[in-house]
Amino acid sequence: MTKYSSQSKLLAAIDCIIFGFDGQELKILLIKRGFEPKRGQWSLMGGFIKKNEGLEEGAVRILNQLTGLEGIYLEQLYAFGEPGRDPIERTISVAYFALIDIHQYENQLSREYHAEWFNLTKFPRLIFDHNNMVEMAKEKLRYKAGMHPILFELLPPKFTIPQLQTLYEEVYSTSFDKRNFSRKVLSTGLLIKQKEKDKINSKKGAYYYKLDKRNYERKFQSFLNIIPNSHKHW
Amino acid sequence: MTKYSSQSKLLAAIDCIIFGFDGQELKILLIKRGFEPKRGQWSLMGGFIKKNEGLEEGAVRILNQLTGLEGIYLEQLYAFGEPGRDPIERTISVAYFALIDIHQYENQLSREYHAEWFNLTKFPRLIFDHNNMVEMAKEKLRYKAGMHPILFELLPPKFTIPQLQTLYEEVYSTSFDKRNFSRKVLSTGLLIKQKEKDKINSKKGAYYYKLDKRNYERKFQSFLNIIPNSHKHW
DNA sequence: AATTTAATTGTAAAACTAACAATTATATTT
DNA sequence: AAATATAATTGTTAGTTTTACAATTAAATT
Repeated sequence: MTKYSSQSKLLAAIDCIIFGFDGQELKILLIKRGFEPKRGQWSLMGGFIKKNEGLEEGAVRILNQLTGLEGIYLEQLYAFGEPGRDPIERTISVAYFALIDIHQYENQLSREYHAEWFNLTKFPRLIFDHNNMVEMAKEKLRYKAGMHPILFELLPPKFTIPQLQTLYEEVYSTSFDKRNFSRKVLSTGLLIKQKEKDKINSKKGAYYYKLDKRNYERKFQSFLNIIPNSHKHW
Repeated sequence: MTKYSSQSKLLAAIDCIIFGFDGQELKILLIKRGFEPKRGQWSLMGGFIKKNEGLEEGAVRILNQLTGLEGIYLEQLYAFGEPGRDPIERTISVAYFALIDIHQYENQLSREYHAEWFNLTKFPRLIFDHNNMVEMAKEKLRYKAGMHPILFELLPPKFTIPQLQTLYEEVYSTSFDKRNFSRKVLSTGLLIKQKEKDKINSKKGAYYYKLDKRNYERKFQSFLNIIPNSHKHW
């Protein structure tokens, strides 16, 4: 069988926007680019798709290579393909975004690639169109997190309601009423109360909760409406 | 500056899932593929990205070339890149979905490509992973249409409430209460009542409405909640 | 024992959603 | 001209959800 010989070929890359939460702040993971062009400048995790590799497969590989991370939440964001986006060669980049609990993977982060966490509200200028990618990822995170329980991916297996609220408040850059927030998240039926308390962050201590895995899968697609209407500024 | 010489290149294509509404049924536009492989089999509108062309730009071009359509709603759906998805050569396809009012563009459809409208519930087996693409597009259409007013793109500039309801019922394969539906869509403030009636579809005639363009842009991102919770089966 | 800090719990008004049927306008038929 | 048929239009009420708002509790520290 003959090939599509008259068509022009190009490179396909993956870039990953990795969101992390440390209990206080929402952050993104950036690296200092290790090769030309723009060597030494801040960049998203990225790499080229290999000959016999699917897109998601490539994203998983790159994430693992550069950070050591495995088995984490990953979702396709968007395909970026403006002709001039990489000045060296025509490259289409498919962006993925990932969510992780920073502490859980703290030691696992490969040191060799100089990966660093940055606060989402003040991080450096990135190469190419990566700032644009981050912007889009932030929007999608906000959009999705208001309706589907994805933010749990940013927390440890056991977490408290106040921790959960802090996370939501970080993501939406606002603050919610404690009573209403707690009622809402408990009414989803996604949380299982534990017997132990977190005694680190307060004197009284806050009960730990775990995700109810069964309900989580089942209810993932239902709409949760966590964010009060008055806070939806988009 | 040296190129990324060690990386393998591949082809980039665009495929378009074109949804249309004729006042009764929700349909998709398919063509008989005009070149090998799989010549003569049903396929989505598609083509390869050119050397100096962006992704959306390519989608617009391909849509125009194969159908004559211009200025229609277009949105990126997903990037498909499994290694074997095109048996001839490694090709990544970025899928877009489009929404049009079938009657408005009836005569504009290029005859030469044998484009045909198919009912969304019974259309032929498609080449490659195109059936998968359509499935994903249907899901996204349902997801988005429940919250954002995109279905208006499938209607003529003047339409009636019963027509709008028929469209929603087609998209969700269900039926809604007339009184509640009309109250909901009117309460969005997106519709402007016209003085004329549509006298074709009923004896009494139904008032025409137009989209309020100003409000449409402003409220596009707000959540409309058109679909009653009891109808959300996903 | 008093103080401090943060977690936990409750209530009532307002807004929204959903279930349900009668009336109206017009063309067609008798 | 009256009766009939068809589909559009309109309203009410009960139930549910959302929001605004403050007092109480548990534990460590002083």
